[in-house]
Amino acid sequence: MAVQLDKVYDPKQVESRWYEHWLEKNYFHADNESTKKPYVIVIPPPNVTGILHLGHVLNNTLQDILIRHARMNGRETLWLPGSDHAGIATQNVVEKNLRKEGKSRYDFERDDFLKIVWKWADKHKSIILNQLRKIGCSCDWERERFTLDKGLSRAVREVFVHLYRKGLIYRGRKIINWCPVSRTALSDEEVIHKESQGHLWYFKYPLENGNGHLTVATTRPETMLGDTAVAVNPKDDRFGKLVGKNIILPIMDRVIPIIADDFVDMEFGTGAVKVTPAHDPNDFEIGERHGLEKINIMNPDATMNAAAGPLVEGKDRFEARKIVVAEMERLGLLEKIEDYTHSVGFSERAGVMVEPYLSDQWFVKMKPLAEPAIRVVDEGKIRFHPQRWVKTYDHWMNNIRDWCISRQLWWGHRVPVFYCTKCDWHDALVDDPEKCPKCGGKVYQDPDVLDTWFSSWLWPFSTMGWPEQTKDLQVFFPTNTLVTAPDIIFFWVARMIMASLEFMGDIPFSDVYYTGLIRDIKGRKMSKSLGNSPDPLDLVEKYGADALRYGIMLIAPQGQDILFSEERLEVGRNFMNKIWNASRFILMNIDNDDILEKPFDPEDSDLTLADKWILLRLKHTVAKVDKNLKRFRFDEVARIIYDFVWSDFCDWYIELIKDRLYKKSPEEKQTALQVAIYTLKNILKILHPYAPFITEEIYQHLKTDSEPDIIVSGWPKLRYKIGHKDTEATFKVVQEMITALRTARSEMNIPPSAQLKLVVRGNENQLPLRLIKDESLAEYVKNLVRVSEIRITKSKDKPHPASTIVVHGTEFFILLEGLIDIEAEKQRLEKEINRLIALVKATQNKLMNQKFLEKAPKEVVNKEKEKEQFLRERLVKLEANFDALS
RNA sequence: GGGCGCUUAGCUCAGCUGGUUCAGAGCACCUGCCUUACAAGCAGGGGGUCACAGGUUCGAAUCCUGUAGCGCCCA
Repeated sequence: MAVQLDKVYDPKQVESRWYEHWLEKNYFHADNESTKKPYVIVIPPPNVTGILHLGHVLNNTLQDILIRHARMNGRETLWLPGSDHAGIATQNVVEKNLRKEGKSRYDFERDDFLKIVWKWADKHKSIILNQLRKIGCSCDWERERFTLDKGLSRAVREVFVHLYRKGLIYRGRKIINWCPVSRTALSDEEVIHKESQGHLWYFKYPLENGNGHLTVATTRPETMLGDTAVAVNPKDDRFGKLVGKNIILPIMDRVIPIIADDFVDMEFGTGAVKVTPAHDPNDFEIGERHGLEKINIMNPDATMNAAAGPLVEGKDRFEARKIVVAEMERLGLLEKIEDYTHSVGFSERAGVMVEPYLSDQWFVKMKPLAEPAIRVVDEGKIRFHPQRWVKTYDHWMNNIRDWCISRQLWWGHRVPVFYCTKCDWHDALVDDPEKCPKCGGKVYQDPDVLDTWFSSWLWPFSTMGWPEQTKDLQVFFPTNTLVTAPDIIFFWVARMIMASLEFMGDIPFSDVYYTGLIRDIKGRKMSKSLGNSPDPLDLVEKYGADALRYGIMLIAPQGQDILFSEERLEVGRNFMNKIWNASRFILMNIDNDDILEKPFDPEDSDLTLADKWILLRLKHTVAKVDKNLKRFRFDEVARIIYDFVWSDFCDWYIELIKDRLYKKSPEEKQTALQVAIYTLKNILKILHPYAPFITEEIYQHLKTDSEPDIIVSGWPKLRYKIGHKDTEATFKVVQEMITALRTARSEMNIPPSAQLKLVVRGNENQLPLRLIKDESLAEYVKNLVRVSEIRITKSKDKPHPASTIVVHGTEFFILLEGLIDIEAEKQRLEKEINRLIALVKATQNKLMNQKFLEKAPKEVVNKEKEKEQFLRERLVKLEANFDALS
């Protein structure tokens, strides 16, 4: 019986209901005993720092589309969800909250502090995972993982020990990036370089022998307190004599040598540079080469220590800078100050200037891991979409540097290295030792934790149980597709490839899809401080999850940033409402549910031109959707479906069948309805990955009891052969006739309510005339243009008064008694005539071009000739009619 | 400094392999409609020297080179 839907689609009543249903039916769960071919995605685990933002909506919608599409295609799909402990970020947030209460982590025992972080992490983990459910993600929740889970922690330890034994993990005393706020080392990737407006200070350093001084330039005056040499380029004639002499370092009164080193840039400053091996990575290298002393003048919080001297001890680095400059000026050793723009590193998370800092850290030797990883991408075993990211990847991989993995934090995986309190024994171990295996003394564990990415890089296999040889690994690894943002190509993608090759002996995934970055409509990055980052749940509330998903897909081109604004979601919402109402219309017209049970075979039915046309359009639309999904063109797919549904199905097909539904015989009505239902069901299926909720809701009204829910229904594979090769072109002519008549109506200011009388003149070899002779097609014209009567004439005389339209050679006269507006008609004709003259001229020019005729392919030339004739015929007719008016 | 990308209608963007009345869509705008699915809608309309300059070609928004502007990444 006819189902009544609400006039406006209300997602709230629908979404949570179906999500529950899918969960109950266990559709999201992947069975590792299944014989179906698997399709697997592991989620890029969101940080438990906060809540999801629009980037996550984009990213996870894409994954859900891939998963749902694969599921409908009969694959055993696994979308493995989880979250990331995000060491620095999470600890930072928690410490920030503590600071509001006037506390720091050092007010707690390590374990007590960790309890607070766990509480935060658990809370946000559940918020985030719930958000994913709200937007419809069909993750296998039974397999949810967290990077600090027992199994994953075990994997981290195995990996550490393995690499340690292999000599790929080592402890080293090097200059690393130090974040004074988090008081931890950072990897190179966690430092963001920004151009900063600074100064270049020129300091005079007196020579030991009293014969004047040498001027050095520096951007960081405070570090001079740790200078242990002055260096010049050996090729620099200006300083040749001075090399080997000594300088007395001002303020510190330390005697330091003048050395020669190739690294020194003769163009920079005076050509002589101060060397501070403990506070600059380049100076460190120079120091190594020349055996210089490395004097650390800073505390971990970036205040100056005793080695910096009494003048600045205990002062912050920036204050120390002022003091040093003032002191140098007082001593008469400040030569000048210049403005200077240079690149300064900031901590990604804390946002403060990082300090190049000498300390003992754990490193991974990357070169040996990188080599095979470069190969699998270059050989195309792993494909990047868009492909250009391969270049970025290669560049980074070929210039890879050792990875600093230790962090002086508490939140994370503890470095699994143990030391003896009594002897010099130490080792990396998978299981905690009880006592020193060498002397039996007490042991303690390294207090540092590991970089979060040191667990994330194992994610594709640690989540499936590695190091155990699990069934899941056997069945679901390697995974298929990774969807991620390009800003973590080094942090994560590259490292996952390295880790998988090293530990699994296989690639982690075969395709990587890089999303764009979501920005606001002005192109600015989304940020909390700008207030331009909407909460996805608010958007779901306002527009519905389907509209949000679909809307974002529509505005997210491959490989480009996405400019987001709420208005742009309205397209999505309107589209959902359109589908809803088209469905509502069809359901309204079903007065007997038997029609839903009756099988429908396009090849074996009595179809009209319009029926064949929409079914062919449907078939082609599905083909285009398939093709573009394969190419990861998600925006294109959204557009293809949109155009088909709105323009073809709603604007034309549904309008055309109204007459059959209302007025014709039950048989005619039945066929029209069957075609409409068939088309709609397939529309719902191809739209399901994009808009899972509304499609399931509507589909339930259309499917038979024996048919499965849409989420597990078969993806359309349309193979029917109907019509002939010109079916679509023929229908297009019908559309052209109708549109041309409508345009004329409108331009002639004919009231919409007025029923027109039409006279048609043409000959039998013109398609429009033949079509209009077909009663059912004439009926289309009557209904869609509001024509009450169509008469075909052979008379040479044009009816008077009338407006003229020419479609493919056939003349259509709209009789205008009472409605005539000669001026409007003249203007209308003149406009069209001018347009045609221009077109004819352009075509003629081409055809008069001898070279074109010689060199262009025959089909193109013929087409051009046909075009010319066709345009000319039309022009002649319109001109004759124009003349008849005056 | 090196690499990558972008520049098409007022705005946001399509336009794949050079050729269909190739210059399109959505939003915004204008006109007219509450036509028994939908005013979150229907019908119609105006609007662009495809950043600029060269080149290849019978033919360029599309391919090549250069220039400018914007953005991102790396050093």
